[in-house]
Amino acid sequence: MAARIVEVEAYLGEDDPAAHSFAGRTARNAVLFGPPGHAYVYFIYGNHYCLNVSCLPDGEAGGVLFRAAEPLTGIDEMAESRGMVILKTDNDRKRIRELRQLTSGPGRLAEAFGITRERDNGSDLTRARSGLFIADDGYRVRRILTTPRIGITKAAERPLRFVIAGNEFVSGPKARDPHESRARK
DNA sequence: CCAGGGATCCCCT
DNA sequence: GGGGATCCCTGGC
Repeated sequence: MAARIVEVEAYLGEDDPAAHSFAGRTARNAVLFGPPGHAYVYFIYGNHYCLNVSCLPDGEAGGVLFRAAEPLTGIDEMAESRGMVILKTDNDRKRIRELRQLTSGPGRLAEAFGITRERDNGSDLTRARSGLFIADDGYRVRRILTTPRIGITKAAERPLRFVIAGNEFVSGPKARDPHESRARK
């Protein structure tokens, strides 16, 4: 299964009050302080896992949270992991609404891919044999929007969330490009 | 369509 | 002992 990353947030390590690494290295956040390109998976609100990738050189904390993705292949498998059944429909609107439920939001995205801390924390996302990895399929983004990060209380105003402009799979009810939603009748 | 609240548990203070 | 980088369902308009 594969999905295109359409929404991420940056967390700036020990300079960022919203980052898990702000208070220094602990057992939980150790991966963030390690070499770049590795999965940092944490458990949140008693229910959900979220996936990050470490981004700075060994010894320096910092990471990127994957908040939403666009399903590309293995959609039935994602649906099963999410406890959903994808209905057959010719209605594009309905189909997109269903696919959004699979991977739009960090907890949903992790669940669709079966990501857990136990299984995936620390794995190398730059190598295909890891089972979970990041790849370039040649897709090129036209425009990226920058906004404040979602769901945090500290440093909430910093513009560190990045989304593909106009992409239908960005998280949140009013996340779509206003121009596009207005074009619907 | 939007706002509000409950679920639920790991980790650090 | 309490907060948290979320999700889902309900109820109101």
